[in-house]
Amino acid sequence: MERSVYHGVMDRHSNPALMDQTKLSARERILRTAHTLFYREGIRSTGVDRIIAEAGVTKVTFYRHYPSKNDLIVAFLGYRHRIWMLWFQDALQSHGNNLLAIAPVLQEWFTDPSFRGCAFINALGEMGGSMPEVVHRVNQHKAELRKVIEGLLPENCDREDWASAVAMAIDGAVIRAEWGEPTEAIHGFNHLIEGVCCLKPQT
Amino acid sequence: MERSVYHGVMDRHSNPALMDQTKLSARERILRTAHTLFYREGIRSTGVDRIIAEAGVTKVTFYRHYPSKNDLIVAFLGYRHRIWMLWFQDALQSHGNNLLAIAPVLQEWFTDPSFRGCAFINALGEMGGSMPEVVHRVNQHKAELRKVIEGLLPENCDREDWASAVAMAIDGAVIRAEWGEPTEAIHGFNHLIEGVCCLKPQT
DNA sequence: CTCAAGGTAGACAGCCCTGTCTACTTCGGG
DNA sequence: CCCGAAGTAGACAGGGCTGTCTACCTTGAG
Repeated sequence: MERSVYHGVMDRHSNPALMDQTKLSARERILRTAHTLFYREGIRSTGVDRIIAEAGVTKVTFYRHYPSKNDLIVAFLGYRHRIWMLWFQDALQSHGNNLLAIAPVLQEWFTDPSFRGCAFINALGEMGGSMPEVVHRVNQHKAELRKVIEGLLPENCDREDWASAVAMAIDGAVIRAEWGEPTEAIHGFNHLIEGVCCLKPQT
Repeated sequence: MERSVYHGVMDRHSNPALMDQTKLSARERILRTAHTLFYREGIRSTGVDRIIAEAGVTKVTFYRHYPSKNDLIVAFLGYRHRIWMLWFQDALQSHGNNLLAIAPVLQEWFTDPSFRGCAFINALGEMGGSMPEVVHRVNQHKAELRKVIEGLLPENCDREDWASAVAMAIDGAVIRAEWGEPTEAIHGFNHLIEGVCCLKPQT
């Protein structure tokens, strides 16, 4: 199972200096470093100095690409959205691309050593009150996630309604896994999903 | 409906100086002020200076009662747990104290103007990585919540399993309400709950 | 009365944070 | 060849943060 949440982007250099990406542009190195640190340690508690040091760039270069930390936060959410959605859809495909595929995909996510919950939910709790742009990005992300789930549902039911409910169950499971109970999270998710109309898809 | 999430503690002085509690001890004023600010604006972004100013105490008094900000954070979670559980159980009672009571109770919570999500989920995202004590408190809170939900379920089913699933659905709904869709949150919650065994309780 | 507990007012040390600035280097396209 | 884009190194300003300190006041129980 070589697939990773980061689909090959940063799964090979977790804690070491992560500097073997010298061929990447400074802008890209900053963004990826910010992604790693923001996701793992939180946005507010990660100073730009640290990102600058670990990305191996200087302050001038940093501020040339991202005039303020807020710009970097927004870019981080955009980047996270892109790589997570790609990973998610890819993982769904490899499990049959139907409603029953969600549980194993979540399982895979929750048991990844770098799992730290949903970056968007975390960002919402941390910055939602002070950065409306963050709330907007969370909305976009969750809306697209619902669209993907709709595609897994059979046609003979109110897909929009059910996709919305399933997405909520996923968020509940993510929260639960975040405080250290991934097994119970999957278990509970399956319980909730059992009630979804036409569980056994005909497609 | 005079009940509030704060059950009379702080519902009558939202943004004004909230100083008509001069008869309370300094310790209590600090704790309540911290609760208001930590919940509304986040823990990390609320400085002790601000709590000290709004509680109307001095630094010496503050540090006499809470030797460090971390002590106050832990006390905040304990306080939040107590008042929220009391409110929750009271609200359940007034809606019939069965499984069907949860949705209107959540509705009441989500539409409260001061609603900003679950304080424990937010604290987890913000401090979980750096303060294990926070993770522990989240566990305690959610475990007790599950116990309460178990009490709403009929006896002819695996109450522990279902309570766990229902609690997850609640968390999913809370997250959804937090980014501004309380109506959809309740709607989705009801969808998920429909599948719970023996929906119509016999008690 | 006395004294300790708890309160007031506010200066200050030391740290980390964001963001700016000067001065120098490397390199590729016109 | 030359010039501009992008990079390097690191000092520095200004602010907010936690936590300490001195000095004085109030009140109630023994």
